[in-house]
Amino acid sequence: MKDFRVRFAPSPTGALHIGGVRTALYNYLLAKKMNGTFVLRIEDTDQKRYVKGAEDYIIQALEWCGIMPSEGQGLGGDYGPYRQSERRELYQQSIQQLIDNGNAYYAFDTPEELDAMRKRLEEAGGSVRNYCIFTRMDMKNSLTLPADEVAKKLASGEPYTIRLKVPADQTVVVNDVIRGEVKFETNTLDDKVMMKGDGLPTYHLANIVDDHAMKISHVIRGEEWLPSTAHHVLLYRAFGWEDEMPQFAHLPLILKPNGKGKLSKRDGQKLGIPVFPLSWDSDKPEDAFTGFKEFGFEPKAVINFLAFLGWNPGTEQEIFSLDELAEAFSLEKVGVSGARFDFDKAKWYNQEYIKAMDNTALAEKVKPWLSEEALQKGDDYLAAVCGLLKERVEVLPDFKEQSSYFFGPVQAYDDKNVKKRWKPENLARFEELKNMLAELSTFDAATAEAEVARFMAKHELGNGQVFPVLRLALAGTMKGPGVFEVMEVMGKEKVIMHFEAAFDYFEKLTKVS
RNA sequence: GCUCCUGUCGUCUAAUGGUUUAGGACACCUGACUUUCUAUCAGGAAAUGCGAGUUCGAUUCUCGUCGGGAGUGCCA
Repeated sequence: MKDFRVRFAPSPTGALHIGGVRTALYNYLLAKKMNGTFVLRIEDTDQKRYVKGAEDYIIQALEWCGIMPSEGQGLGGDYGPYRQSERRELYQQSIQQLIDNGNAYYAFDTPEELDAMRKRLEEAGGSVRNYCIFTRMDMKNSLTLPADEVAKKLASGEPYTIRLKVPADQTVVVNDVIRGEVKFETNTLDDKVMMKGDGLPTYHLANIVDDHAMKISHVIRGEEWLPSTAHHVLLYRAFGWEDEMPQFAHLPLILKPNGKGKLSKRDGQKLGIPVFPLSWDSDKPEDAFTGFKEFGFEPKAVINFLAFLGWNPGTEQEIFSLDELAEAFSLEKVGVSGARFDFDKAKWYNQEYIKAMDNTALAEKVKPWLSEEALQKGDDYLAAVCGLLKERVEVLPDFKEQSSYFFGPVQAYDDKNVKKRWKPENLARFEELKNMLAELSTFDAATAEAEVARFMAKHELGNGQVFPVLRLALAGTMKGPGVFEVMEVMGKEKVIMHFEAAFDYFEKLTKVS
């Protein structure tokens, strides 16, 4: 039995998209379940698109998500180096092998000539529009040019690419774990470039060579790779590695929240939702993105959410830890059609994780969003506030918005409701209540409530005449936790201070208008 | 254009050739609880794209059709 080895092979061309994170997650889960190895390989063969910092970002993102590979770039292992830019020799040898056994050929066509060819074919209106079995003999390559001219061109340093010579009249059958048999006719396949003019391999070549060299047993990747998998099978054959070919599994795409097409980074900006795990900074504002982390998401919630985008355990359980996911996960249960990104569901997951969190731990998580003033109130106080608010919070920054009155004066009062609730006779009465509360020796929710009840009985007041006023005075808003719970957490002194400021304001507001 | 993938509530999905009034979750609506907002609980509305065929019976299998997606680069 072959060792179970999977890999995540991103390109360092920018921030790691949430779709990539899900691919990594599924690989991680399977490796864990199968007691296998999860490898990280950096596919940096496109020097034009290389972005500095992207590799670090990828590693940080995987780390934040808690789905780090155990072998690969930055992690060590027996199959390195794990950056493709450092494996050029291997690719050179491999491509030479293909040239030697007649499965690849040199092509000297310039980009302009290729454009012209495509344009010509398109105008001709036929179904063939690329460099392939039907057109290769019309082009400038080692199949059409005399051997001595080819040798001369190579010797002269004229730029060239090396293309795969796709065989004619064959049917390639890809056995996809998720989709079953997928068939391709080689006559419809193009002669893909394997080696670029700059001497670096394309994805196709490097990927196959590396997966083979790194003894990858299962290739789990996005559906966008399915159409080129025929070429990959052809490559395994050309190398004589077909017996060791990994199993393929193509994951459904993640689609836009609404509208057409797959999720893109632009959707994040347009809709104000995160589509990256971590923020990505850029000088250009259009290239800077806010991540799930900075949006106030818990990594566990993001993972839970992502796992369910295209996969389902078949039970009614919705909340899964990483270990539970690894236990329950299987490729057979991965869906086949695209999954729409649903931000509401992501927020729901986050709320579930926040609610389940211990108050002290939650307070730690919330700290980055709080003011210096709030932090100075101490961890216990913070934890108590978190405990009161956590049921009405979806993402961490919600705490900041909803908790300010616990840490300082009320920022803004709900004037509309103040006018509705504050009557001319209120001042005297509530001053009296304030004084009653001020004299309490123990100040907790129960005693405060009892005292307020005494006050209401004395003046024959109903809940509706008292509670909204208290809430307004304490929080400035009609929303929030129970007033007595708020009082207990705030403590007597702060409650009195809030009352004084509020009654003053209420008077002024109702007098002038 | 060509190639490949795909089509169950608005969304993510479950299920099975008949045991299904097609199940769950998010979102939505109603009610209960509560001083409010949440949370919670109880309800509600909501789907097998369409057309043939196979079959005693199809949402499930086949074909067609229409729709959605991806690929079609000296990007990955």
